[in-house]
Amino acid sequence: MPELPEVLTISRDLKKEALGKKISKVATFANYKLDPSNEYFNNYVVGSTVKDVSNVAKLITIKLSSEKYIATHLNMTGRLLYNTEDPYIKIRLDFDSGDYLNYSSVRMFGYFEVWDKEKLEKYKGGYAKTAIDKDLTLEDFIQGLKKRNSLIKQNLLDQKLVSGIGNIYANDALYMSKINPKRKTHTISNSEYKSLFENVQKIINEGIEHRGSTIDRYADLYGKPGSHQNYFRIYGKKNHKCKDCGTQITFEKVQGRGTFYCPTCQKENITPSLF
DNA sequence: CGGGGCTCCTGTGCGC
DNA sequence: TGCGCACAGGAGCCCC
Repeated sequence: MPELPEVLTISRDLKKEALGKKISKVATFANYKLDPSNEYFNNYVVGSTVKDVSNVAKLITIKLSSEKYIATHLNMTGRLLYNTEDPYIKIRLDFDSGDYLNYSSVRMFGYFEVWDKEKLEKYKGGYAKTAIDKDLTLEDFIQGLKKRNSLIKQNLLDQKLVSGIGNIYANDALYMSKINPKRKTHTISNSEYKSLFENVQKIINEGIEHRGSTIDRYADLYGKPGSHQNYFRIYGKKNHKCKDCGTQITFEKVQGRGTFYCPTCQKENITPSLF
């Protein structure tokens, strides 16, 4: 569900709310099983204080005074809710301030677990810098993508190359840069990559400004929707015409993911230009 | 290791 | 109107 803008909206608010607060109680609902165990939560979560809230790619991490980390991936339908309820709460953490944090999940794809530092470091090692990381260079971006012999859209979604981009922002960034989602990565010129790199960052920063995109279930820490869905360039616009050229927008599955593009502006077969 | 395909699960919305 | 079948923001795993 959430891509980087949604993850950052939630993790930044959670840091503001929970930093320094002590967790007094953990409860589960709907027979939800804690991972690794109830005992582990009792030993390392209950009685601990929140030291930091951050993220690794789309994973939200809560550093505890016990030196363990709550690692939660919301995946498609998860939510973190502060002093807020919904019908799908699986885990509730109570703070001694009287405030509480709920973990909610509909499709049960995500998780809310306690990890030690070693496990978190290992996870970090498997993921790339986020698309808006100041240390991510255009060269990193191009080299990572070019070494793959597969479609650009699929690789934009690969969190091991660049992290934080999901299906919505990938569709919009490719449209903005006029790159067909089905082009192979090595057919894309450096100037096209430069444009794509800039537009990926632009679209993610816009998403952050708008506190995320709410299509269906995404809500922020307070249960409120984001507004970036009102600014989509092409995602979800199946029956619309391209704003630039008037062509009917194409919708099809690419590697199993819903994909929107303008067949005129985002040409599939392009002779690589010289640069 | 890269690539493709399948799968986890529930709710919703569309088409027949 | 009602039912059944896609389809959904993600990513891990397995097989070639």
